[in-house]
Amino acid sequence: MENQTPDPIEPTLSGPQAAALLAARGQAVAPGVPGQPFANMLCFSVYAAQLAFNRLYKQLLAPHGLTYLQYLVLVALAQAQDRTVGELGEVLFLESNTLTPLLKRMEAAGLVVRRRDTQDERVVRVALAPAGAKVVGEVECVPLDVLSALDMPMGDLQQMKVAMDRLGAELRKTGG
Amino acid sequence: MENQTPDPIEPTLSGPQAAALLAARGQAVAPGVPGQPFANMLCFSVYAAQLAFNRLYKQLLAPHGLTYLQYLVLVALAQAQDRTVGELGEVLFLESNTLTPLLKRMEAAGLVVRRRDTQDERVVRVALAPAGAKVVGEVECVPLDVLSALDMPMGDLQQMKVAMDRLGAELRKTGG
DNA sequence: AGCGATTAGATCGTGTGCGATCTAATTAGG
DNA sequence: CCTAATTAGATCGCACACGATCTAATCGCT
Repeated sequence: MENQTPDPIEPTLSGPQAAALLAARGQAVAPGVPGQPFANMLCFSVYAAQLAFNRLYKQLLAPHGLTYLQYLVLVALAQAQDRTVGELGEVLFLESNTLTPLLKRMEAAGLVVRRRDTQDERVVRVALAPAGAKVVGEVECVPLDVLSALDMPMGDLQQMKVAMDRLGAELRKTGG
Repeated sequence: MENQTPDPIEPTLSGPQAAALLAARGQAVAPGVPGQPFANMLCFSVYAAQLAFNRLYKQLLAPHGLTYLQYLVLVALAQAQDRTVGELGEVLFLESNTLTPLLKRMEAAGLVVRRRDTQDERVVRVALAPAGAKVVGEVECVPLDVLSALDMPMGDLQQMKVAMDRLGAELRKTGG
């Protein structure tokens, strides 16, 4: 495959030689089995679980024209008259550099409404549009359905949520 | 802020009206406090924890010129002579559409070496380059340091890793 | 009132993720 | 052998994330 020439890849260095360099340090990087390089790395397990969640939700939300993040925004808006971009950011742990393009796409799709606050023209208030309210109702049961489909006790899953919330809070403290 | 006119934002619909639409369904979307719309959503807690991990690692890895994903690739390569793109994908739960550009950037940065397998020209073998072996040694202790900095018992964190691995496996089963 | 500092969003560039599609290399079946 | 199917990567377009920077609106201080 590859186009034309099979992608040159200049032989800068032989592979075994590189591995030897590491071995020369006298200490393996991780004690895991060759097939599982991320033993003792909770960060990786969270990363992998998030990937898996995202893929599953993508399947379930795509028929409704939503991405996972767009779904989260709709859920966050479903409980309030409206939220400012900053408030959405607090709830979703995101900044305006992520939210502004996202909200513009959602507005273009008719899911939300953006409007400048009349008291403070710096503030943008975001609210559900009718299509957004409709679709958030359609996908309301998705999270519970997903968890129900897993072969794991619901009590364990609840405990895991508490633990993840705690972990996230601790990590945010540390990041300072 | 904003350029010229304060971003028109055509008033397609009033916000309260949208919220009313949802309330009319007779059932709140989630029973949580207004400030915490994601009660009972483990997916969100995992998402938020992953964001927090990623931000913290970004801080710690940036001085070494690594992103989090690049770091994972280096760790995966540190245990083997080399790995094919497909093998890396199995370990990292990623496909070639993500790995190929990533590996090309890492090769350009001198972190890894890519080479066509001589037996099967379809296969690309990836190995640590000297700079990659050097930097993976420098950041070897980062994961443990991060966890140590948290105000949580190490035993709890180990249990969480087991639980996350299980959750990821279950989600991947469900996704079909 | 006037002006520097602060604040809320927006913009830009880079790096993931991923669905869809493409190509070249290998394999399978007649 | 020769072609169809399979396989391993690569490419493309779009949607997050985020550091860095910008602008407009508001606030604070004199």
